[in-house]
Amino acid sequence: MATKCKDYNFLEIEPHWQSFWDNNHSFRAERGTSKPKYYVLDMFPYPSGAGLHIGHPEGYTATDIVARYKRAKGFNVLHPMGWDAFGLPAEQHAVKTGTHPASNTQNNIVNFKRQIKALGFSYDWDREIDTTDPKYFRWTQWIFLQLFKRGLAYVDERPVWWCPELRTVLANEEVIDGKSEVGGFPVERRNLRQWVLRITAYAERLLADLKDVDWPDSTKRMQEAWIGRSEGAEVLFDLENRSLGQLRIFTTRPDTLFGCTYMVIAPEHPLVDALTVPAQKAAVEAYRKKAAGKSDLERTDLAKEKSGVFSGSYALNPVNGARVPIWVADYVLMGYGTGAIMAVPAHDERDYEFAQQYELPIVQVIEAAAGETKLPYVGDGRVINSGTYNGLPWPEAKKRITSDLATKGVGQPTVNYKLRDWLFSRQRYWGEPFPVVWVSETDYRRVAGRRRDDVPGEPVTFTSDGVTHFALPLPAAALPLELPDVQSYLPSGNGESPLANETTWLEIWFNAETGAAVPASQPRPAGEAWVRGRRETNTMPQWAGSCWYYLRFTDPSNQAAFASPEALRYWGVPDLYVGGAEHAVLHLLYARFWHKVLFDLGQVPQAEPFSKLFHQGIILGEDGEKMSKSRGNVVNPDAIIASHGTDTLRLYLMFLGPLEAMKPWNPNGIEGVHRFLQKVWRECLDREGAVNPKITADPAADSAELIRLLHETIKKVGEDIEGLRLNTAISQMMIFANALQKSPTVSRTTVLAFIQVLAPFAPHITEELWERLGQTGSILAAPWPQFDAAKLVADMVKLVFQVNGKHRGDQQVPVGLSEADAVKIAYENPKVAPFVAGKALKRVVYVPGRILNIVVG
RNA sequence: GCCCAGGUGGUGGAAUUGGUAGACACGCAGGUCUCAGAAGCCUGUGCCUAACAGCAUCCGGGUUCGAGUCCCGGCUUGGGCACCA
Repeated sequence: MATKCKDYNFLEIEPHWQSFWDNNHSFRAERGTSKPKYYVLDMFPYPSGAGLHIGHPEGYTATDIVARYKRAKGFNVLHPMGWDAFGLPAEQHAVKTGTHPASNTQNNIVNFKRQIKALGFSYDWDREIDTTDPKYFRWTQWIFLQLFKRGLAYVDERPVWWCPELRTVLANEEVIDGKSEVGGFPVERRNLRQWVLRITAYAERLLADLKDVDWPDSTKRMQEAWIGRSEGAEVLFDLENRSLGQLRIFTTRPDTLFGCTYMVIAPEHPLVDALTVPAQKAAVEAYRKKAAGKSDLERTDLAKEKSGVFSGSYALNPVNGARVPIWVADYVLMGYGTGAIMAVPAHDERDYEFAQQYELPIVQVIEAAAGETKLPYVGDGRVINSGTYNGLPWPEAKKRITSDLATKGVGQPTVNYKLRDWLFSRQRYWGEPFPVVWVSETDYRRVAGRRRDDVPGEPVTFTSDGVTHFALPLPAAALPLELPDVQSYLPSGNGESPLANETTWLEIWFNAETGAAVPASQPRPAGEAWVRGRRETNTMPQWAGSCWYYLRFTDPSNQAAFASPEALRYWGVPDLYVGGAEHAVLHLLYARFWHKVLFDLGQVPQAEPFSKLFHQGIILGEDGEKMSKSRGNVVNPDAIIASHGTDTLRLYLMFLGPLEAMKPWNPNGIEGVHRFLQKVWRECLDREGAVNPKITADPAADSAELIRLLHETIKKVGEDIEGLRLNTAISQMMIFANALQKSPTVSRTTVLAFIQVLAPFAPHITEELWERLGQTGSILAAPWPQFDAAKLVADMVKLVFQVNGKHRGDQQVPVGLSEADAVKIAYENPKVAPFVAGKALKRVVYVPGRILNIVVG
């Protein structure tokens, strides 16, 4: 039932249709249908206390238009929404107020949901998910257990930001210029026990499979760069002091081995002490201390100035036996390759700079083709000063030298990646607890055997104070492992999360077979399977929940699995995934990694999670700056909905410019699209709200031109939605509305078809008009109008005349005009004639229906 | 420093494979309706011209009958990476 309002009262119309959709579950994805599926997904938001930002509805409107269009095209559409609700702000709020982060999070979700619903998006709210819901994170923990048993999770000491004043670990974004964001206290790097996921084991596939996905090139390139594959060789250099063995280095340029004039090892390299001669001991120690004091940031910040110190030792070049000095310098990183390099200053900028500074020799071994002599030279060329390899193009020399080294057993081809293993733990309360209990080695040996399928081949351990602890997973049946209520959300102070203070939760008797637990303060229950354990106090990072949520949407309430095989087979992965480019690397890489692990386990049928990806651009403030509270240029969607309605807001967000572009918010333009909707309303209904008398049942009421324009509009809007060119689709509808206004009469079918193509963009007003124009039932049920290609062709076309490439006029001409006739018409055209009169015709370029260029001399 | 994407009227932006630059809007000006206003409607609106012409897509070259679009060099804005050997 439509409303009864006389004029375009969006404040009445919009809530009316929103509750209509709600009550009818209009957007519920169907089950057991023979329709083809279409899965369109938004990156789900973190429900912040600030509420919805204008950037959220931008992407959501685009996907909503696609979802509504695809439904009209006969697809069974899955268009879900949920909450990435673990996160730091809720925890900080809890620390401040003492209230449980869950309650704050739920309040924020309620607010977010209200705002999103007010925008009229066609989400299937029956499938809403929340990453903090134990029914959800049960499966996040379950997937972690799969990684764990495959040996893809381990524990290691890793440097994290530590603030001594706040006695807590800080995230990168909480550290600003070496100070804590809160309070401005100094922070330092401290090694703490961390869970790490072995994403590097998937580096090659994460790189290779990028070719199979339809993603923006820039995003693919970013991931490629992040993975950072490079091919080269590891080479063994004998040490002059034979008792020390050999030094292993990685190089991408084995062809420049003859140009190696010194070696560099990282200050953290295990051989530093052994290689340092007594005379250099003090200098090396001082240097190493200085390097350790620098944060990563400082180390890179000070990149302009190279520094290092001579160890006093020498290595022997395997290709020519040359004696090469070994330096210690922090421009070589322990974390990449072998932490040691051969320096070839003639052909590497960093080595060149270092050699200049410490007056080390420089030997050129690649000759530029075109007499280029400036060093360092990193371009193409042939090998010189390299014995029997002289004269070879360098890629050829690289192959030969690498294989010759391999033959002699002093080298092998190697591939290295910049990608590091993923630091997967946080010293926080508000995250998924790890379903792991630490037990003694004896207990582990005793019980792990009965859980052979659940534990990795190599036990996960860590050692502290001389005691080695062994990680025993909870059985899957014991999940979820929920967060205990805590007295205080303040960090424990020793680098562990607030969970470390919850003794009854933490220190337990653990039944290794059932996962049952009782506090360790109580007597040990009877039975073989009970062991003394301590729970893991770390929690998972926010990425965990977002790594697989798109799978849960296919079957969100399943209790027996993260999703059923049938749901995964039918819905598969999203056909379209839309979200900000700020997630180009981390979220999208982590999710791909988890997906591939699940694929290897036979849990999902596809190797890639997001076949087609699109990034919406950022909407800037009116002043062209990023929107921020402090600048006071934030646009609140609620205010626009109140003043102009959500149909106007949706339309305007799309009309602002290309979806992918970064664009400033322009408050004036919103009137334009609002007027357009009012015009559409007026063309359909008169001042009393009755059908506009110009609309008749007679198909002949439409001019040929209006019919042609209608079909052009149906075609263009459909194509533009498919290509996410929503701004030009709206332009086309405006053109049609202008023509509609100028038509003295129009057929009802034409108006209805137009209302239908507008419906995905402005769903409320079109529902209203659909019914007011006499249709029964929702416009949602109407199939997308077909355009008739025959209606698109005109008999006459405008032909543009050029003389010597300059525009000199145009004229309507019949379609299929011959070149000779076209030239004749042009010569007779009064605008063209003066420019060709009395001149010799040299050439004619004729593009029928488009252009005629007459070249005269 | 390296990689990527942009730069078009007063403004947001349009322009198949190279084929009318400025669609559609905003703004502005004039008109119409009105007692008056608002809304709506009509006309105009890149620059320079009285007009014809001329000049115009960041700048400079080039290819072409024809370049916003292709090539070379530069400037500039935004994003990413940053001693990864």
